[in-house]
Amino acid sequence: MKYANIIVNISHENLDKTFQYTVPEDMAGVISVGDYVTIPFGRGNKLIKGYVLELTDEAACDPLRLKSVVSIDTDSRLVEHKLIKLASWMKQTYGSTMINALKVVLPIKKLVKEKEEKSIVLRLGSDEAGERLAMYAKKHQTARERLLKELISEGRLDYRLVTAKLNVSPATIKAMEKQEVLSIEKKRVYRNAANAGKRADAVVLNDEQQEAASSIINDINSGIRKTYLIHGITGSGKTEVYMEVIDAVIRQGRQAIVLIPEIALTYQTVMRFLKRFGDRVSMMHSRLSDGERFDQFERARKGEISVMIGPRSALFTPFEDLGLIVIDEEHEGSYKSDNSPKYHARETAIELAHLHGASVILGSATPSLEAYKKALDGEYKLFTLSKRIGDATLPKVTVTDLKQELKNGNRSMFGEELKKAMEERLSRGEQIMLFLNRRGYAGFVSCRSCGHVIKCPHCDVSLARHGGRKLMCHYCGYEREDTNVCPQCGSGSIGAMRAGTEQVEMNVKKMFPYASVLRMDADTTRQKDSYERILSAFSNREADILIGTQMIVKGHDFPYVTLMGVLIADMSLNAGDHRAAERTFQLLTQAAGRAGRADLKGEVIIQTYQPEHYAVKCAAAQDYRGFYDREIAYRSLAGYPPAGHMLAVLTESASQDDARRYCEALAETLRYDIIKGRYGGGAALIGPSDATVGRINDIYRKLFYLKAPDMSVIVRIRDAAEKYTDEHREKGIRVSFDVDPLKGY
DNA sequence: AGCACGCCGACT
DNA sequence: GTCGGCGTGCTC
Repeated sequence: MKYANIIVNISHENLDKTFQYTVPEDMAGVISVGDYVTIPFGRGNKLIKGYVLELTDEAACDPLRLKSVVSIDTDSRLVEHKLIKLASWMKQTYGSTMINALKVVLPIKKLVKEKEEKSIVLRLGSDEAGERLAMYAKKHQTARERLLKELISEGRLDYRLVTAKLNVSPATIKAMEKQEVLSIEKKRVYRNAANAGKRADAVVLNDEQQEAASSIINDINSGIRKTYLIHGITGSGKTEVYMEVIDAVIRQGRQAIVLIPEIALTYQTVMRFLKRFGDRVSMMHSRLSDGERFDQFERARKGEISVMIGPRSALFTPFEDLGLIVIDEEHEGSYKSDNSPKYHARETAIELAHLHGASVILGSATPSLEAYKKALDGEYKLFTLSKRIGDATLPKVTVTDLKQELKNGNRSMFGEELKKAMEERLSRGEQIMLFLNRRGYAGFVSCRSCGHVIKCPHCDVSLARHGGRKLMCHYCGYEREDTNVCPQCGSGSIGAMRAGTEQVEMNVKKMFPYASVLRMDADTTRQKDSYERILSAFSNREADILIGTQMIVKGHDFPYVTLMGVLIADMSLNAGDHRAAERTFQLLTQAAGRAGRADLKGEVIIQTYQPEHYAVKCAAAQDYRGFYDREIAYRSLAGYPPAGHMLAVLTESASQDDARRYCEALAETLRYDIIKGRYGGGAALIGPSDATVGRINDIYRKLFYLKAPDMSVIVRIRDAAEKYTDEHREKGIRVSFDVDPLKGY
């Protein structure tokens, strides 16, 4: 007898598990994992839909209790089949529950929500309703009274809200519907995403671009499926190559997914694709509502579109016959998911492409070490684009040693060279960008007399002054009034350290009072659209100087910017994790690529306390290979990815003691088995210790890391750790895993 | 989510 | 005692 483990297609936490059914004889040869099936469910044996997750020959419980699968829905089985296989791979690779993996991959929740947006409407006039209300009160029908009262004041209520917040059960609502007090309305709303534009002709590619494009297209046409890495300097026209290949794939009747980091997903970028492929293109972004997102997926499923552009999550667009996945700016950190399963879109895309028989193109000016290593190892095919289109020349890069400036008595944040260069541009009416390569954590508040720092009462971080007179926690959102008096020593010399962009702005205004300045950071982009507004204002030359963090160096072109100043390049270098040098190199290289694109020659000035550091030196020389060689040597020596693999194990609990005890016990168990050689060679456990931020929102965080040369060892250790946490389940304690983490914890 | 079971207060 | 509403728990 065959059995099928099925996840029920209903969105509710209580149903977050599989149910086992028997497979009828005549279906046994046909049914497969990923199938969409009809099954009887619940006491009334109501027929509902579900997905087959697993097929076994043994029953997990008493076979007499099991019901039988009714039928297989052959309609959408191909796509779902692949996506469920992908979810299973993600569970296997990154460690999460199957349910969580499925939730990422299949829009089940949204499916239900979109199909039935139920609301409750009052059917009585105010007099009648009043009478009815009095009657309920008299009869002590408290739930009905509660609901009716609310209905009288609101007229219409959301069904989910009523059951959740008002605590009125469906039985009660049904009874009231029978009494004709109210009616339940189901509405179905479909929205159209903005799509327009006339098709533009293909552009002429230069020889490097042509070589890459036709080589990939040749492979595709002759049935070869590979992963390609396009290493192209900023402005070398990677997008044109993508479009050329996408065009070829569409001509074959297949579809393509283009992943773009959220931050670069701007109107400009999408317009280029719209112009080339017209209404066959659709886009997704995080601002899209669940309904809109679901509609985009539906259009893909129905074959109405051929290209989907979007961030990480666009990877799960249900295309029937996916032919190509493009990942632009492949090195970006946003391709790694923050919550379980902590999947990386690059690896997941390659797996998905494998399932579809599709090709993958990775593109970057500063490829991740992971991708470049695989390219050098021959696993990916490498193309290098070294020419800028339109004959734009590379900018001149200078490095200023801030230690030297200090010795010369210059204590400001602007070295002599940068100051002079800025004066020059301003007098010529050219634009300047100033880049502070650290996220917008504007100054924390500290006392100059006793050194006391005002911290968040719930997290182990200092509060930051926000806008006017508020102090805020960046982790939990806690807010309090600003203060002029130190709570520790009572002195009045307490104030915000203005290390962020705000201080840069102040200094610039002091130095160049006549220049107009725009600032872009987490503070100024809080309101919606302000991001685009600031960028377009600067693009229209409404300001001379733009000051900002990461956001200003990613993906935007400003033709009149001829000077890019990096104020303190070390800021991202001292982050303390093994990827700090890589991130710094990427940021500096990107920043350098921003200056001087068309006919105006650009200049870049990098200020740093560590001018001899290879990340700074290689970025200044635009020498990717030089950086790669140095960095991979360091990673190999230390066993860091991609030379080896890592696993971060984070234990969280509201009780500090519980967190520590549990984390240590788990670490000890694993360490013991590692010494015994149970997982295979070369594994090492580092820690446990407090996480970098030891407490967030009153939850304590303990941490340890594992390193091993082989991924298979890491996977085995993670499985063992998962088994341990399963067997030693304690409420209030959460353990999570991150394979090859991109950030520290 | 939706259905049934069992508890508890109201009333012939 | 019975009737009917309301919360709770279970669904292979």
